[in-house]
Amino acid sequence: MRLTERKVAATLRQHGYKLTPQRRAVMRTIVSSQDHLTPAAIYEKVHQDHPSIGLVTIYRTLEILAKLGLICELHAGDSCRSYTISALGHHHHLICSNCGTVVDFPEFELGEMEQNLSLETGFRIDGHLLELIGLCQACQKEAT
Amino acid sequence: MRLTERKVAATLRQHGYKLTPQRRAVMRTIVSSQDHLTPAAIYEKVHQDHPSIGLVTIYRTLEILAKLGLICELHAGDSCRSYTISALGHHHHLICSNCGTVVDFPEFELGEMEQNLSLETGFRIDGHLLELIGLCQACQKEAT
DNA sequence: GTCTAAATGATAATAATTTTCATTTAGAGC
DNA sequence: GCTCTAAATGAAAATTATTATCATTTAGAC
Repeated sequence: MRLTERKVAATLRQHGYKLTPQRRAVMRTIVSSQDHLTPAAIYEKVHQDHPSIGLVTIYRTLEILAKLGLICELHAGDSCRSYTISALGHHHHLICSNCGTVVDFPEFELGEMEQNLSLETGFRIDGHLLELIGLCQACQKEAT
Repeated sequence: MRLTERKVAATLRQHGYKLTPQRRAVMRTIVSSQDHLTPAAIYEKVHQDHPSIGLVTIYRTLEILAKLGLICELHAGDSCRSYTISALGHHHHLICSNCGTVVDFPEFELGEMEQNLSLETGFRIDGHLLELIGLCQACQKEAT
């Protein structure tokens, strides 16, 4: 399920939400960035095209998009909250503990372990977040 | 390296920090709880024994202990920040997306993948955080 | 176009975290 | 044990992040 504007519009409507220019702008900003953006960062970007948009609208929009599963809220590295496009509930990050760089890395198979764990604990497992913490190359050099 | 009071004292001194009753109380609170505690929760607990301690001191102490690697800061579930004893840099959590319950689960081997990834990306990998998100049994029932 | 519920932006309110600064104290040296 | 000093503390203020309120505007059904 690639995330197109059409899909976003459809999902919003399906759930009784309107498709406003502001929401479209927020979504477009998140989709076009492969990064993990904080509400403030999203606000800054969106604000360039829509100078009248308020930070409050950003927060509200993020909440809705996250609830609908179109974007994913996460708490990576230093930033308490950031958002990125939703990719089937799996997230793999490599985070530099010094500069905060976040690098995504490709799928890693956890399915079997998830099944075992689900049996043991009774949890229904919907997704996962695997964060590896370390030092990126640049920060390793800097540290010497 | 089990975390004893002796070890904490030694590590603090090694780095030029003093061992104050407040720091000891914060540390003891975190060690004796197997949970992940927010600064506010730690404050409340510590406050019972040390009514005069300020929230600011909690924040400061947590920052130092985390920097020294004695405790681990994490951003799990809904809470932006919480702390738990440091266990060799590995953390495995099962988080309920509804009620926020966090369950630790035992070691899972990621060593090989970490090595590969380290070669590919140049990161030096120091630890990891694996969070599985789902619904605990109670919340599954509630949802029906 | 008209209409209405939903969305917006401005402002205020609340909560979380950090800074500042005067006072107190841990622990080194005697 | 007593003295001294740098470090730590607590109180209060300042800053930052987030949420609530409310009058105004607007998307989209008809």
